[in-house]
Amino acid sequence: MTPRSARSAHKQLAHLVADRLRVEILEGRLKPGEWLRQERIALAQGVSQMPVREALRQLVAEGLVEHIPYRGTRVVEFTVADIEDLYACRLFIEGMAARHAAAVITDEELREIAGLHERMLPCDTPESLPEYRELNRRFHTAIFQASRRSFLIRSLAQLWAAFPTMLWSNVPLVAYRTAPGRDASDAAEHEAIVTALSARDPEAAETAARAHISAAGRALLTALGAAPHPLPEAPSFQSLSLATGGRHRSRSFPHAEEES
Amino acid sequence: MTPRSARSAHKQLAHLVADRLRVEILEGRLKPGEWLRQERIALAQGVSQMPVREALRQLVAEGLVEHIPYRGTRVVEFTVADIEDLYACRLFIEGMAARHAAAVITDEELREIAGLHERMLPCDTPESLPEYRELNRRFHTAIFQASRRSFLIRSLAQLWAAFPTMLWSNVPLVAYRTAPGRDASDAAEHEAIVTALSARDPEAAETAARAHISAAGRALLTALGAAPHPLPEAPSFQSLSLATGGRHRSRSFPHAEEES
DNA sequence: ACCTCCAAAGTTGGATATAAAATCTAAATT
DNA sequence: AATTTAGATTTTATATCCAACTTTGGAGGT
Repeated sequence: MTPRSARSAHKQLAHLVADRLRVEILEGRLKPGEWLRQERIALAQGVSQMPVREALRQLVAEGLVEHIPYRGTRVVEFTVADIEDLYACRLFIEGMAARHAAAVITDEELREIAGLHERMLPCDTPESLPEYRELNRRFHTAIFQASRRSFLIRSLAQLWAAFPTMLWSNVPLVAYRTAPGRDASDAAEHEAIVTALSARDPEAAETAARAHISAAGRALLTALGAAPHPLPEAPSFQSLSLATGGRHRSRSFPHAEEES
Repeated sequence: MTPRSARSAHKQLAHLVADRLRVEILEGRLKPGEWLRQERIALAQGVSQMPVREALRQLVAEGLVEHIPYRGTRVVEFTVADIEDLYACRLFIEGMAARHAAAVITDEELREIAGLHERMLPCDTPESLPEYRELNRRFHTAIFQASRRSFLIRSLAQLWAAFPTMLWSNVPLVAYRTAPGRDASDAAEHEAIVTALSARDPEAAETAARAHISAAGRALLTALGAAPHPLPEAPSFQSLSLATGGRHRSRSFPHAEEES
C-alpha cells in the first residue's frame, strides 16, 4: 500500500462550479426551463467566466442542461417517457455490470457493499431520506465499479448523473420512497443482490439487479401517476454480451502501429 | 414552410474544434495514449485557448479522451471488453428505439431511411467503405431519431460518438467489412429493419434491430480475433420498458410548483 | 390597426495578455 | 543512493476588450 503519488486530489474550479450548480438544480432552486446566465453565476460564486463556461459545458454533456447558441443555457425538462427510458437502460446495463462484478469482485469490495446495505436498513423515516439516497447511490456505484468494465462504468455514471434531476424536478420523491412496502422491498432486493454477489453467481446477480431496478422503476412511475403496465418480469435470459465471458483482455489491442 | 428563425445554424468554434479533433482521433492521426496539449491545438487551428478547452471538455464527456487535472488530456485506449459492452448496449437501446420508432414514424422519415438503405447497397467495394460508413451512421441515426424518445436519442448519440474511435484505433475496419458475406448480411438485416418499420410493427422492428447489431457485433469481434461465443440469439422477449407503451406524454410533468 | 424595417440593449462567443498553481525533470546536496 | 531543491513546462484562472447574435421596442409606411 505505498501512497504512490497521492492521486492528485486537486479539484478544478470548473468541477466545483459544476458541483454547486448540480446541487442547485437537483434541489430545485434552479427550476427546469430556467436560464443560467454565466455572468450571474460567475459573480455569485466569485469566479471568472471561463470556469463557469466549462462547468456549463460539462453539465450539458451530463444532460442536465441544454445549450442554445447565443441564447444561453437552461435546465432541461424531463418527461415521464424519459424516466421510463432511464430505468429501462439502467435495468439492462446495471444487470450486465452486476453479472460481470460477480465474477471478479474482491472480498473487500464485497464487505463495503454489504456495509452500505446494512447502513441503509435503519433509514426508513422521511428525515433519513437524504442519507438513504446517498447510501443507495454509493451502493449501486460500488457494484458497477466492481465490474471493472470501464465502458459500463462510464455509461452508468452518466445515467446516474441525470437521474436525481429527473426526480426532484418532476415529483416529490417522498411519494416514491414512502409508498407502502417500498422500504421493505428495497431492502429485500438489495439483500438478494448482495447474496448473489457473495456467492459469486453471475446469473443470479444479473437477475437480482434487474428485478430490483425493475421494481423500483415501477414504484416510481406509479408514484408519478403513470399507468404502469403489467410489466413482463425481467427475463432471465442468458447474457447478451457478445463474446467471451471469460477473463477480459486486460490491455488494449495493438492498434496498427505501422502498415507493413 | 416558413423559414421560421433559421434554426440558428451557427456553429460555435468549440464545436468546430471538437469536430476536427474527433476526426483526427478516429483517423488515427492522434493515437490512443497521446497527449493533447491545448496550446499546440490552439496554434494549429488558429484559435485561442478558450474554445480548445471547451472542446476538450466536450470530448471528455463523449468518452473519446480522458482528463487528468493539471496533467492534461489524452486519447483513451479501448479494450476488447469495451467493444463488447458497446455492442451489448447498442443492441438493447437501439432495439428499444426501433420499437418506439415503429409506432410513431412518419412516411417521410420512412422514405428517408429506405433511401439511405438503397444507397448503401452498391457500396460493396473497399474504396466505398467511407461512404458506406457515413450512410450507415445516418441510417441508424435516422431510426432512433424517429423514435421521438429524447433520452434514448441522447444516449445513442453518445454511444455512436465513441464507436468509430474504438474501431479505428483498434482494428483495420476493412477486416470486418470485407469479411465473407458481411455485405450481403448487412444488407439483408437492414432490409428487415426497413420492412418492420414500414409495417409499423414494433415487435418486429425491435427484433430486427437487435438481430442486426448482434450479428454485426459478432462479426466485428471475430475480425478482432476475439473468440466469439456461440452467442444466444438476441432473445425476442417482450419490451423491457417499464410502463405504458402507449402514446408518450408529450410535455414534462408539472413539477410541484407549490406544496399544497 | 398592421406589418416591415431598423437601431438599441443585453448576452453569449472569442481573443489576448498575464499571473498563479501544479506537475515533471533533472541537477545538486546530503 | 536517496532526498531536496531549482527550473522548465503545462495547465488553470483572471481580467479586459471586442465581435457576433438574438431579442426588443419603436419609427415609419401601408
